[in-house]
Amino acid sequence: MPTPPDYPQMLRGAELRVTRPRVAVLGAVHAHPHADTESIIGAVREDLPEVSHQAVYDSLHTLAAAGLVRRIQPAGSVARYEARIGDNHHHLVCRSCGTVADVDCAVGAAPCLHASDDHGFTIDEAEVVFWGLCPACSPTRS
Amino acid sequence: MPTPPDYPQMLRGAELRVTRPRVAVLGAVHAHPHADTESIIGAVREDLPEVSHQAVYDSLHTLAAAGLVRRIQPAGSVARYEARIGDNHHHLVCRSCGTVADVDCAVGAAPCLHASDDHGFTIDEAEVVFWGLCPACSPTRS
DNA sequence: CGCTTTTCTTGAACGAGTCAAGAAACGGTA
DNA sequence: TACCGTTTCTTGACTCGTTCAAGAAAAGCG
Repeated sequence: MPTPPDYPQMLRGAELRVTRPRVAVLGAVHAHPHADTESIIGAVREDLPEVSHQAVYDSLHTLAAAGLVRRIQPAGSVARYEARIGDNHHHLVCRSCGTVADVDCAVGAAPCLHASDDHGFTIDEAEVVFWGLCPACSPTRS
Repeated sequence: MPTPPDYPQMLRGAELRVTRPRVAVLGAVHAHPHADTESIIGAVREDLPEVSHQAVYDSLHTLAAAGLVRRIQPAGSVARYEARIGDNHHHLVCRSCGTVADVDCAVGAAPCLHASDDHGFTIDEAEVVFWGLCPACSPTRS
């Protein structure tokens, strides 16, 4: 079994100052994958009841910039965050309720990572979003 | 050479009422691919100076629901619209300036359209976004 | 322990998009 | 062509996720 994540050490490894809000935010993102900012604020306040929403916004931006969390924002949704990073996975998004689920990359390592014509762009990431209806929102047909 | 698009006829074909705002919005989306709502409002007002922003919002929603235009919204961007639909193409987005370019699907018809594990979702679309820097924003290295 | 820099608190502000009520326009029918 | 019911547009207020800004607190170095 893997060792539980050492959030302060992860912050130091990214050359970030270790602050109580950042540790709590990092923990909340690990505990609640795909949570939006408001949910993360709620989770963080279970540990630190006094944190400001701005501290959470700042921490999320900092952690995302450092690569410790990933920010995703499906069209029509608020920002969501996840701690699973660097493994090239993609997302399923429910058009009805907005639920997000992870999917491993379909064709292995880096399938759709090459555009047929890059128009001179320097591409660093390919994001794949599968749109549909989750089991709870699918019309049950008998 | 293809015949120029007959916007009123396209609206009727989708069983939508033909109104001057809708025709102008449809034309603006065709003329300005990937334009955001504000740009579309500006373009529409060249023909109809008095249209309200709400009429443009409503028209865009209606046209998108009817499948005559497609709404795209890369993370961190406002909503953008395009008239190229039904051909399974994807997008290049510049992280710096937000420019959007079209790319044909890399592996032909429907490459990444199948998730490795659909988690019970009913998937109807796979959206691929390539992130990077456009030629204008790329650091020129000599 | 004290100092400098970064981060957090507080509170206001921004802006894309939505909501709601009444006026106008579409298009089927007489 | 005129009428009528329904849809759409105008007007203006409003929501809410997110950002901005100034000063207070705290991280981490010497």
